[in-house]
Amino acid sequence: MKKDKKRSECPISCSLDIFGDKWSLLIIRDMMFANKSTYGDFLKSEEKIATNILASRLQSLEENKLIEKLEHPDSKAKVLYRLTQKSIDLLPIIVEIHIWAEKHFDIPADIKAMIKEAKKDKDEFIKTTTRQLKKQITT
Amino acid sequence: MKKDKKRSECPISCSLDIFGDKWSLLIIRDMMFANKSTYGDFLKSEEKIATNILASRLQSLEENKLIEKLEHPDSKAKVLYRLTQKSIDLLPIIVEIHIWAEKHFDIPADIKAMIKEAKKDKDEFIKTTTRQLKKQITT
DNA sequence: ATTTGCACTTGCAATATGCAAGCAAAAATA
DNA sequence: TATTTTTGCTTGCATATTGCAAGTGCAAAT
Repeated sequence: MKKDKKRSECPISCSLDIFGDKWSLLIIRDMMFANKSTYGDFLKSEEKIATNILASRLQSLEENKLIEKLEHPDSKAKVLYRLTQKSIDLLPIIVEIHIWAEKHFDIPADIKAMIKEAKKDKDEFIKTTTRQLKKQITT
Repeated sequence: MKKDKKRSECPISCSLDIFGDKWSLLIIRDMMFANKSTYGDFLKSEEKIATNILASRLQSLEENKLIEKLEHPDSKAKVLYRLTQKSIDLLPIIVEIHIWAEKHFDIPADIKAMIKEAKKDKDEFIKTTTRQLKKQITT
């Protein structure tokens, strides 16, 4: 994997240089909302990422400090991937994508319910969820 | 250009299927904040998109109803691209990306100032900006 | 009548993605 | 202790996407 050079100083462009692809945010989503934390967990996701792509995305996310690679407490064969403050800060973006998608697509009922909750008091939802996610990185 | 099939029903995945690439949101950005509206305008952007990629992205954005292709009032040689309600609805996402980027990167001072304004009263900023963008599509 | 501007298209090389198989270390099982 | 399974990758190869340079066709300006 090559480190892309920044295309410009634009904040949107710089952000897309990091997570502007079809897979990175899905891995973050899995870590945020589905409590996934291992290579095997991510492989099991509905979208069926290829093994080499997963490996390359994990590496790029780590290089960009969106995830950390740690020893798994259960076993040395496993690797534990963990969110960072930087990736937890992506939550507002991810919430807004949900809200946009809910307006313009058909969304499964359970997720729709969660989005409805989030919309009721966006700031509160983000605060609460952020606090929960932070717990995992401060222990 | 092939129409990708949805990878899953997940709202994040569906959204990324549409704008999860390095260029689509930059075109939207140019239309939202730099008043760009023609093929030539987009080519002039700092990030230097290749001509064929620009053509393919414009086609995909049009297929996904994020932009509309119209006759240019000035000349038949030109084409006017215009935002839709669906793409104007992306504004909250784009604002949150700005805010995230401002926290984690060095950003040019002028853009930083705009982000500061947006953060002061996010809802108001989005409302005002949305109203301005809508003006362009209702006339 | 000729040149310029605009919106693309085409050809081709480089890069990224997708799929299937393989592999080493650790853990579980016999 | 020996064998099998699990886990987290890597490798090889086909296909798709991207990037670059050049070219094309129509409209407008000179």
